[in-house]
Amino acid sequence: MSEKKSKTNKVSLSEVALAAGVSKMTASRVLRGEGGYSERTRATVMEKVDELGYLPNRLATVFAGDKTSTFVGVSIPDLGNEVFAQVLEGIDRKLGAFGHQSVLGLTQHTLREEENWIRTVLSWQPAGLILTGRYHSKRALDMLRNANVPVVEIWDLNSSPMDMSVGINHFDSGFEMGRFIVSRGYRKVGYVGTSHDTANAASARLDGFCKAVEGSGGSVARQLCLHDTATYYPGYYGTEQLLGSTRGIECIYYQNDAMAFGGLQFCDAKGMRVPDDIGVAGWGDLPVAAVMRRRLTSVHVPHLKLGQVAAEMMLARLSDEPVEACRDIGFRLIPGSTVKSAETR
Amino acid sequence: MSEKKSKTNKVSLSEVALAAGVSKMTASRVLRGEGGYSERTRATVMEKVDELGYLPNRLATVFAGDKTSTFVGVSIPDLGNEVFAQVLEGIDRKLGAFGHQSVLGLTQHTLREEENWIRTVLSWQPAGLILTGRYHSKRALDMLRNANVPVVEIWDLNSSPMDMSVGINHFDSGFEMGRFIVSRGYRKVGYVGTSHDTANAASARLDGFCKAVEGSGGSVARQLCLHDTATYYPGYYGTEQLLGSTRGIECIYYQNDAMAFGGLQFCDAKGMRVPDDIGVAGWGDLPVAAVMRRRLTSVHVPHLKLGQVAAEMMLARLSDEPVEACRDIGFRLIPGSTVKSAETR
DNA sequence: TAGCGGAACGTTACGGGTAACTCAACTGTC
DNA sequence: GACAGTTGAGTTACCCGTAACGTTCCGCTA
Repeated sequence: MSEKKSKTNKVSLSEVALAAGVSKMTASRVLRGEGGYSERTRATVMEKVDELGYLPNRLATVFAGDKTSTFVGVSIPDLGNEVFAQVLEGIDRKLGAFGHQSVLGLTQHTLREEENWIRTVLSWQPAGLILTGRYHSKRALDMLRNANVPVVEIWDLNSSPMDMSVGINHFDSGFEMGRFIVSRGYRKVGYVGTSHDTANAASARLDGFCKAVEGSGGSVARQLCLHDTATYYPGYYGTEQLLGSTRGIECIYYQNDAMAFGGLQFCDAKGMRVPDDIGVAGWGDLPVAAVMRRRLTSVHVPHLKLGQVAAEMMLARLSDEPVEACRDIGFRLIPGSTVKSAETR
Repeated sequence: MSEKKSKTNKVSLSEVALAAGVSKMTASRVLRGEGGYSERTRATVMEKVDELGYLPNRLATVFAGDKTSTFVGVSIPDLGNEVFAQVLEGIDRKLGAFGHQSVLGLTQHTLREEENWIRTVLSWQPAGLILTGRYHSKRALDMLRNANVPVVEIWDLNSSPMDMSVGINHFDSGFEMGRFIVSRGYRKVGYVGTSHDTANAASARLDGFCKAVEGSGGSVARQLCLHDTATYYPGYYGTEQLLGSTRGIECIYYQNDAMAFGGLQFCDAKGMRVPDDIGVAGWGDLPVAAVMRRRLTSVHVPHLKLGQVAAEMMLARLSDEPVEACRDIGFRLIPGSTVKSAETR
C-alpha cells in the first residue's frame, strides 16, 4: 500500500512537483502563471496536475502570504422575508463574478447571534463583512475595529457608518407614507408589525410614519406589535386583532408587504371594501405585487440593486479604489389602489 | 513605532504568549481549555487575550491539524425563487447551530457555474458540500470524487446518489397532479414553464405529468417553455401566449406557484372564471397561498424541513454517525380551489 | 534519601504554499 | 575570450497554530 504524507488524501503541490521532476517552487510558479519557467516545464507540470487531479489549497496560500481570504461574510436577518433573499442574491452574484464567496450568517434579528457569527467569521480571515443593520453589540464593534476589515452596513442608511454604508432612510420612507395616507383623507390610522429585541429599520419607519400622521392632522390610534415573524399570516390575524380592539380605524400601515397582503385577505374575507371601508399600505413592494389585480400601496426599494451596490462598494475597497462611505439608493412610494385615490376624498 | 511581526495587524498567539510570559504552546492549551496548566497561568493568558483583543486564526488551526474547515458549501440555483430561499434557510440554521458556516453558491441553474463554484469551494477545504440537483458536469464529479468530501444532493431525489441525497420524486409529483387534473374532468391541458440548459426537476415533473394525463384519457395539447425566469410575470404573459395560440385548453399546469399566480391574475384580468372556464395548478405551495382567498391547486413540499434534513445528514456524516444515503421527504397534493371540485364535473 | 510519578510548561517539527534570494547555464557583445 | 545580462530553476525562511515529545520541579513513598 502506498503511503500518503498527509492525513487527508489530497494531492499537494510537492507531489505534483515530484511527479514532474521539478521543485515545489517551480510548480508553484507554473500554477500562478507569473513566468520564470520554460514551456517544456510548464507542459510537464500541467500534465501532472491533470493526471493527479491536483486542487490548490487556498488555505495555505492565504496562510503563506499572511493575507486575507476571498470570503466575504454576509449577515442577513432571515430568508423567510423575500426582500432579504433578493438583497443576498444581489450581493452574491456580484461578489461571485469577482472571485469572492459569501459566507452566510442568519442572525434572526438578534445582536447576540450577530456577535457570535462575527467572531467566527473573523477567525477565517475574511476579505470583508457585509452586515444588515446599523446597530451592533459593543463587543462586535470592538472585534471589527480590531480586525481592521472592510465593513459595509446595509439596509438602514447610516450617515456615520463604521466604514461604509448603503441603504435607504427608513424614517423618511415611513414619513412619506404617513403624509400620503393623510393626504388621501384618512385620519384615524393603525399599525401592524412585529417586535424585535432592538431598535431597527422597521421601528424607524414607524417613527417617521407617526410623526408625519400626527403632524398633518391625523392620529395613530393603535400600534400593534406581534411577537411573531413578519409574514403573511401574522398580517392576517394581526389585522383581526387590531380591528377587533380599536374602533374606527380607517387605514392600516403594515411593517411590510407580506403582512399587508395578509391584512388585505382578512379584509376580503370579512367583506370589507378596500380602500373605501379601510385603506391598506405596506412596505417593500414584493414581486408578487406585479401581477395582483389590486396594486398594493407600498414603498418600492431596489433590493437586488441594494445588494449589488453593497458588493460593489466592498469590491472597490478591496481593490483600493476610492469609495464614498455612504450611499442612499432611494425609495419610491407606490400609490397603488389599496388606499383611496386623490379624487375620491 | 512598535513593529508588528505580521503584515496584517492582527494579534497572534505568540504575542499573547509573550505578553503573558509563557510559551505559545501553553497559551494554545489555555485557549483550547484541554488542561495542562495552572489556574494562575490560565488567568494571565486570558487577561492578555482580552487586553490585546486576540482572535484565533482558524486557518492556521485547520492547517496545523491537516483537517478540514467548518465550511459547508451550499449551491442553490437562485434566491428569486422563494422555495430555494427557504431550503437555504433550513440548511444554514441547522448548520449554524452546530458551528458550521454556509458558503453560498448561486449557480443560475447551469452546470458550468456549478462546476466553477465547486472548484473554488473545494480549494478552501470545506467540511462538506450540499448541492441542488442530481446532475453535475463530468469534471465536477471527478473533483468531488478526488476531494473525498461528503456531499448531499438535495431537491431531486437520487436513488443512487454519489454520497447522500434528500428530496422528493419530482416525476411522481407531476404524475399525481396529472392524474388529479384528469380526475376532475379536464381533458385538454397545457403547460407553462421555463427552459434551462439541462435536465432538471421541473422537466421531471412535466414528464410525470404528461405520462399521467395521457395515460388516463387526457392530452397535453401544448408545452410552453419560456426563455425567462420562473416567476410571476412570465406566468402571466406565458398564459396569454398559451391561450392565444392554442384553442380549447381547459386547464394549465405551471412549473411553479409563482408562475401559476401570474396565470391566475391573467385569467382574472380577462374575465375568465377559475376553475370553471379554466383550471390552474402550480407546484411548491408558496407561503403567500396561506392567505389567498382562493387556495391554489398545488403540491406542498416541506422546503424548510428539506434544508434541515440535508444539514442533519451532513452533520451526522461529519461526526461519523450512520446515515441513510437516501431520504424521501415526501410531498402532498393540495386540491385547492383553482381546479374544479369532484362534484362539479 | 534515592527513586518515582505526575503536573506544568517548553521545544521542535510540521502542514502547503509563497517571497526573496541564490545559483548555474546560456546568450550576446565587443 | 572575458564579462554582463538574461533565463530557468533551486534553496531557505516564514506564515500560525498544534501534535508529539522533552524537560523541569515538586511532593510522596519505600
